[in-house]
Amino acid sequence: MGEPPNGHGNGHGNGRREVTVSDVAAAAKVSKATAARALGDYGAVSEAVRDRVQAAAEQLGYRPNALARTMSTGRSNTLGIVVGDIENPFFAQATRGAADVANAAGFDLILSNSDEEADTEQKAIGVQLAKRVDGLLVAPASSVDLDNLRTIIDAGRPLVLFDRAAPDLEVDTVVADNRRGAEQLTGLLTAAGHRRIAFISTIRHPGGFRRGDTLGSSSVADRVQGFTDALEGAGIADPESFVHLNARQEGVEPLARRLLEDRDRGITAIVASDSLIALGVFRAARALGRSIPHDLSLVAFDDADWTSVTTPAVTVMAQPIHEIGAEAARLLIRRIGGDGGPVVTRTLPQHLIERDSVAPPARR
Amino acid sequence: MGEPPNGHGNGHGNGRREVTVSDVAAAAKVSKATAARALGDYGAVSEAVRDRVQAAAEQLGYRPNALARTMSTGRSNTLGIVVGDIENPFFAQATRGAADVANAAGFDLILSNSDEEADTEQKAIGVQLAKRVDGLLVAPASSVDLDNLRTIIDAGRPLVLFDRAAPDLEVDTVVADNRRGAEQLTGLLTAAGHRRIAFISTIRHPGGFRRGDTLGSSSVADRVQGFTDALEGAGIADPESFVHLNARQEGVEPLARRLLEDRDRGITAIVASDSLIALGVFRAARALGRSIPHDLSLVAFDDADWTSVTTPAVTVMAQPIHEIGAEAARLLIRRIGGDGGPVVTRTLPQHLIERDSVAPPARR
DNA sequence: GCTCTTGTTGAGACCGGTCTCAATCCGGTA
DNA sequence: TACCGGATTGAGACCGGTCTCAACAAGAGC
Repeated sequence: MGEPPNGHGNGHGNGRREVTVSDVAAAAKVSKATAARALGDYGAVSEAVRDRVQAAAEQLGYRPNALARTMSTGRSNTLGIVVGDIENPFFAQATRGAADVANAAGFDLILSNSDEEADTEQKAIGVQLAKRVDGLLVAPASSVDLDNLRTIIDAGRPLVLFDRAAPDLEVDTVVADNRRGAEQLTGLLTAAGHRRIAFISTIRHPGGFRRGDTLGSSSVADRVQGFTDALEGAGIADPESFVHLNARQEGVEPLARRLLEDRDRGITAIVASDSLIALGVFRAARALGRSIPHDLSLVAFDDADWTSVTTPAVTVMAQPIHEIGAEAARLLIRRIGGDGGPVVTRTLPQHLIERDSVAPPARR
Repeated sequence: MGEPPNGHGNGHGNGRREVTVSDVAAAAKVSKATAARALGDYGAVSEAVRDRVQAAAEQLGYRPNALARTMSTGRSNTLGIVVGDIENPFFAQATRGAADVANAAGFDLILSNSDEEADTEQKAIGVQLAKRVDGLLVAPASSVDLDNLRTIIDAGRPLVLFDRAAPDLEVDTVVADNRRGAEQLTGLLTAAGHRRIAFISTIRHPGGFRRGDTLGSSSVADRVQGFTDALEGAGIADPESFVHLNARQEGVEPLARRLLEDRDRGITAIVASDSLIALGVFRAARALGRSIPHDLSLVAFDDADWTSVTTPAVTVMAQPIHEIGAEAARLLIRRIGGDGGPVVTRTLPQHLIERDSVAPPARR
């Protein structure tokens, strides 16, 4: 048939075939095995032959096929990372931390967004597994529904969780000390005299929050815990009633607005579970003509870069986000390296940055 | 030897071997070829056999090896994306746009950061190529030094550039209309009466900027062009002297500070080439006790979410960032699909969002 | 009844590497 | 001179899929 010579259907659109070890071997007049040794830098090859092979490779523009290598070695030197949304600065930063550690160790990252959706996450994990990543870094959409994560473990792939834990799963985890962070942040507010403080998170949770409820994300659960503990410690009754979830559904700005306009509730301070929420609150306050911190005190998680530049600058609980990603990658790579030691959980400290968004409540 | 049965050295740490088509075939008592057909959903298989095979696969927990598939088909269903820094919100957003389009078309993304460094970029591209991505999305570290990009083209891989063009290369490109954007933004300032306006970018450029200089990034080059055109149009002499590059070296806050403190220069307005720079300027102004917009007018590229929440809110030129990434991915996938049409360059419009950071210059 | 077509199946090559194993070559040694 | 051990090299299996091709079966048409 009039096919292009040597092409048998595959190849990549353009007629050119990739140059392979065999081609190089032929050009250097050695066997494929020897050429492979010279190129892959393993086994023993004489100086002369190595040079000859490398020259031939150079000459032909040889470019190793990492996939073929993976096929025979079983190592892909690729990590999978699945985050909620790479546009979220938290995940972007954590991903960068992971990427830096991964690169330094010779790994690449396949990135997937779960949109905090179990189905999407499942699909992403499926693909990563199919592509034979050496291990996965996951910020799980759920700390409770463990099916997706178990898929990974069943497939025998190392797994490290970050940002959120899955207490019922035996797996390495890197989180921040959210409970303590929330407690401190809230303490600042109660110390300033606030008694009616709202906590806002975008996490989905059917119905209102009640004591004992299990939240989908362990990090939010921990924050809620720290928050309610702090309120309780300050002698405030029914702390759970101050917890507002599902903010994404309503939109955080509308929710904040509703809260602020509710005279009966009389909210005088807000704890924002992340910097995006803080932004929404800021907008709501501005729209309502409430001044921060005089009419409303605001504290938030994450030292987003803009928080220092608003008027007033906002008091935040900074998380070592970059390090969370980096440490997760370190743990994962260690496991991939064959470390069979006991499962570890790293709880990294957060630190408070006090700025100007907290003041005593205005008297009504 | 006392090796684990059936294992011959590879495998993944745990003893378990992956289950393959052959295993499934054996279990379903058909040939490997037939099992593959039933599982891969290609060729013709009888209803009965298909069911039998699928049941066996289910039973054994078969999970296809995408790498093996790639080996024979030549398609990896993976795109490479190399950005300056995923932590930069611009790149995070563009990446998300690309990821969405890619996923919808059945592709994944391998992510690399170039740190705007030619060497790092080169390495990243090398790895992506080795992993046989079907195509690459690159925000090139340089629009001028084309070696890295040529590597890709020489390897016969489809390539799409985004955010920055490489005019001397025949390659699909998606950029924003930076020149017009800069002209408009600057025009706002001159119209308000400013005559001494600084443009700040972090791009590296040896020595001071002079007319006719070729900048490493086409997008910055275009902005500079629009900026100087606007100044010229306003009858301002020596527009090039108002262009400040290399802001990363000195740090943008220190640079902005130096500029603002320089009485001879008498800068009354600043055009920030991205939102990170705007942030630095904001900090510098605050540190110096200059009030925006009375003592200093500020405009910036990118409608970063915080720009609406500062006091004053900042006037920005918004870019369709998400769409830049998405469109780039669309073009790339089309090429991968075999479209051999002429090279296209998409120039997406930017749009102005006027807020409160511009006012007439204070009289001195 | 016989050829033709269509549908289904199996055998085996192939993708591009790695790796095992045996063969060969070499100088050094008894 | 014959033998030994280490260094080099080549042949070929293997990884887990896809795909081509030939064999075979059954129903259609004459």
